Amino acid sequence: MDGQPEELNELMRVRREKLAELRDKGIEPYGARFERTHTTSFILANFEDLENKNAAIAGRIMSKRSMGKASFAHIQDSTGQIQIYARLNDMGSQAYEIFSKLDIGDIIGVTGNIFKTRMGEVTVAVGEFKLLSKCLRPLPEKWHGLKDVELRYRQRYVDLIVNPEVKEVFESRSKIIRSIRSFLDSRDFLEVETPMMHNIAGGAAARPFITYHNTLDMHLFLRIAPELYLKRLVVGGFEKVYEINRNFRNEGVSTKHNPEFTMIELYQAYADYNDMMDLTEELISTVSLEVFGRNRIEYQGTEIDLAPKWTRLPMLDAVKMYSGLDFRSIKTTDEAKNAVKLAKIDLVLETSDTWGTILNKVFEETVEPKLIQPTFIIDYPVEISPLAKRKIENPELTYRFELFIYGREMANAFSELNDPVEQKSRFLKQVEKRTAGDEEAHMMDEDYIDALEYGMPPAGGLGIGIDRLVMLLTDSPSIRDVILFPTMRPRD
RNA sequence: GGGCCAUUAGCUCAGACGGUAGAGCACCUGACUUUUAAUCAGGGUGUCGGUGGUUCGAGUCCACCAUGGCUCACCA
Repeated sequence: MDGQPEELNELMRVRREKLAELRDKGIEPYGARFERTHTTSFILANFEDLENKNAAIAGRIMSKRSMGKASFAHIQDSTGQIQIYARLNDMGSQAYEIFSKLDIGDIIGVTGNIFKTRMGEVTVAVGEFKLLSKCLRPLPEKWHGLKDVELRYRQRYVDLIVNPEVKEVFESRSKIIRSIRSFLDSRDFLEVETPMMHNIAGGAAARPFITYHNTLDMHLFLRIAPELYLKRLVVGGFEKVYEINRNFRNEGVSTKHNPEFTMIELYQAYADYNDMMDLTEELISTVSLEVFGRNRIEYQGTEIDLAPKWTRLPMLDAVKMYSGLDFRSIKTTDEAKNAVKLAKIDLVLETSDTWGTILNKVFEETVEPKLIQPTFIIDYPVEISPLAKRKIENPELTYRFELFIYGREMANAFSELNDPVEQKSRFLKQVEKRTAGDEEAHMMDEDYIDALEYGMPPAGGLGIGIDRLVMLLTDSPSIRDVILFPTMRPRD
């Protein structure tokens, strides 16, 4: 259907004929610069002052109503829509004839007088108009818009043209990110950019994408997290840094996962995970207030209160509360396995599982979905936290938390492990797991160990999934609703 | 990857029991100089996702494939 004229359907054929007709008449269907004096929404908001004044506006024709020698249309710019009124007497027959043949979807510039119609609608009377871009494909239906989700994602540009609420979501996304930046900038965090192509895919447990550099003749990984580079910067003396950008994980696609997704990671020297909890709840509630003017939000019909302070619940207590299993008295891996069996918790346990991984599995199975209001789950087992500092009181656990809202992991943070010797032995344990077939286990990063050997100040680090935060704040059910161009298989 | 569901005109959708495809919008022709889901008269523009099969006959039944959605698994 693309390209070959003989394959064009009737609607597209007609539009191409109109295009040729315009060119025959010496009219360029793809205009150049057009100087606007007003946006549509500005005119609507300031009609009192603008009545009978001239305006130059530009936008896409979204509807047309022709009544013979006069026509109405609505044109849409990035701020909204306004009605225009074209009258043969005002324009002359040549111009009016061309106007009459314009299609819904065409982009035009209009100059004319601002007035109010008999029906009370603020309207621009077309004095002159200029075709700025001919639209060769029919737009979806004006009343129902574009509903087919597959088309909406594949042709987001069409979705954005006809579904104004979609545009609002992405405007909100931008405001949210801007608000995060201004929050951190005002607290003297420095925004930095670290590599997206890594020799070693570190900083998280995930399968990476692999790419190849021709000249250097080597494979590179798309980053799964910026963590290890940001902490190198902390070693280097940047005491408060953050980065907002894409991570890439070669894993499943779902309503909560896209292979490339946006994370913010930040590190603060001389702080710990308690500071990160304070920062997280302040950050998210401030952003919600700034962008949406409220902290009580509704997500998929559930009211969620983002006002600080949020519950801080040790994982051991959470697991005891929701599963009945008390991992404070369960001391060994064998005891843990037995306890899970006795409690008839529906879990698949592997021989490689240990006390900590079992605790985490029980947590995910029994607790996670219950955490609707913002909750910090604190003190994660060391086995699943290879970059976090051990708790002094209980070395099986770490100073790590994850934030859950609506049963979803929204943030992950810890007091950073800054002991190079211990970090090395943690990496070695990960490498063992990798060798045993765990594709998500961390890789050894000798240079990172070198960096730690120079001394990294104690630091708190935090990562927040931006897409999931935007989902929450915009009440979007799927991550694809907050990513402009979500990953899709090609159509053919 | 498993399960369930969907795929029909540009868009939104309808098509019992298997009989050769329909509506609204959009579009085309005509009428109409303040309409607004404009109105009125006329016009259906289609590889029914694809490939096989069953059948006298398939949009409809069967198998496989593709794409998408939901869900489970995975994602600590």
